[in-house]
Amino acid sequence: MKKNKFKILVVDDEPDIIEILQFNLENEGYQVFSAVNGKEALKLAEMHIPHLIILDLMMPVMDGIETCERLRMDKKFNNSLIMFLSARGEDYSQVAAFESGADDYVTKPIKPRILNSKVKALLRRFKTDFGQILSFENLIIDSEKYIVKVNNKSINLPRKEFELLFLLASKPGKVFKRDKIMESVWGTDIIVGDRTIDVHIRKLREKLGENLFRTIKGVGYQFILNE
Amino acid sequence: MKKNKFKILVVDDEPDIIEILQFNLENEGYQVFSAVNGKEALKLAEMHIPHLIILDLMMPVMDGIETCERLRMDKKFNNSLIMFLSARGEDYSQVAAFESGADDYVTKPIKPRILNSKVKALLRRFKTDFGQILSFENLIIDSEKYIVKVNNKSINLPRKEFELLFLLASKPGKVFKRDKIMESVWGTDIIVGDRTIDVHIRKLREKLGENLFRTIKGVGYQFILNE
DNA sequence: TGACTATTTACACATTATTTTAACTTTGAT
DNA sequence: ATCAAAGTTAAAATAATGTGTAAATAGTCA
Repeated sequence: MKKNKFKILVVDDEPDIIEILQFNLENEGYQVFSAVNGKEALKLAEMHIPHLIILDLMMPVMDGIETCERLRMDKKFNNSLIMFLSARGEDYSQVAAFESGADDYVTKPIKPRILNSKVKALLRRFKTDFGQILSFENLIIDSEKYIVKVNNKSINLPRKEFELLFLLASKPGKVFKRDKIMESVWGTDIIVGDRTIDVHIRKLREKLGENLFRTIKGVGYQFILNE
Repeated sequence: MKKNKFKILVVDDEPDIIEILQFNLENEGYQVFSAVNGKEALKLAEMHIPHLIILDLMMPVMDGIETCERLRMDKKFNNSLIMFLSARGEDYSQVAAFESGADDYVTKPIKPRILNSKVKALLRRFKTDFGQILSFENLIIDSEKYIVKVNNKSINLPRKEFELLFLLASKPGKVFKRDKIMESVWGTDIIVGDRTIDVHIRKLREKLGENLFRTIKGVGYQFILNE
């Protein structure tokens, strides 16, 4: 089961750096993968399509610039952000990094707090520009494309249904009270009958499966995963 | 005269800095505006809705952070990038900058080449540049020459139709909400009727094929490839 | 400038998808 | 067992978009 977390791939040949980064980023709630060289990085990137790739500039086998260039050649990674990490502050390498398609460039030594806020800023911008994607085992909710995929089959949901689903799925396990659902999907002005929410839930259950939504009688609804 | 270039607003209380930046950025082909304090900046930003705003951190009257916060409160600037410029490298101010909604942070002294490549990287990632060529399997959109080719036959599209197509095609799959389409094709000032977008979509469908554009009722339109 | 053309927008109405209602049934906590 | 809350269904109401045509506007060139 996956969460609605951003995926970050960290690539560095020094295990210490990887460890620091991994610890930090996981602490911030990201899903982190790591590789020790460019070649391995490409393989992992292929697998996970990370939202952000943090690349060390100097690495054995394949350096950061080349890795970046290769990634940028592949359309799959068009939307992946790339951040360079470098001990060298030389201008030319920074310029080269950006020219190879990087989105950001950070010099070592790493200052965790700063790095975190940079990563956050990058992803924040990314999120608003590309909409948010919630992905679970066999359910993907893509608010940019406005589609829902169940077992890789895309399903078209009308607006209200989509919004309701998106709301519930944004915090799996959380119980949303009826009035809160009302407020955030319908707004405060319009008033609709009591059964409206139920009907929409019904539709969602029909389309996505009965067991995805649990009713908490007298309270509200809950989006549940597995089991 | 350069083409539809990005608009950049430079805000700094030191005229020297403004001059350097302005010279550099104009040299790169951007349209540059400048202000000497936050207050003035807000006014100018309001007028031009810049793609990028470069803010000095420390300024009289209203400092960078406050300016940034105010900008971020206004929906109009949701899509404007904000880059801080600061003599101070202290961690806390950098973190504060990002928290106030900044997208990047650069420390003085300014190195023109690096700054240029950063600016370029930022705009490349987050803004679609009019002046590029989008090419798909049997559709080529050349926004420099204003030409659209379908199966190698070029079609002449009127301006509005072209801009609408270009917008949608700039992110295939992405759903563009009607108000966003309105904003970026028609602008914020002029007001046109509700059916105007539909009519243009229809024209595009007539000329390029029905199945290229998907309607998401209640939301907007989407440019789709195959299927 | 005026006449002509192309483009853009308006409008009224048709068509459709979505949302809500309403009447009825079932469920589950007390 | 009771009864308020939730489930179910189909039909009704509403809202959003599509369409044809006409009007307005902008652009061009003699």
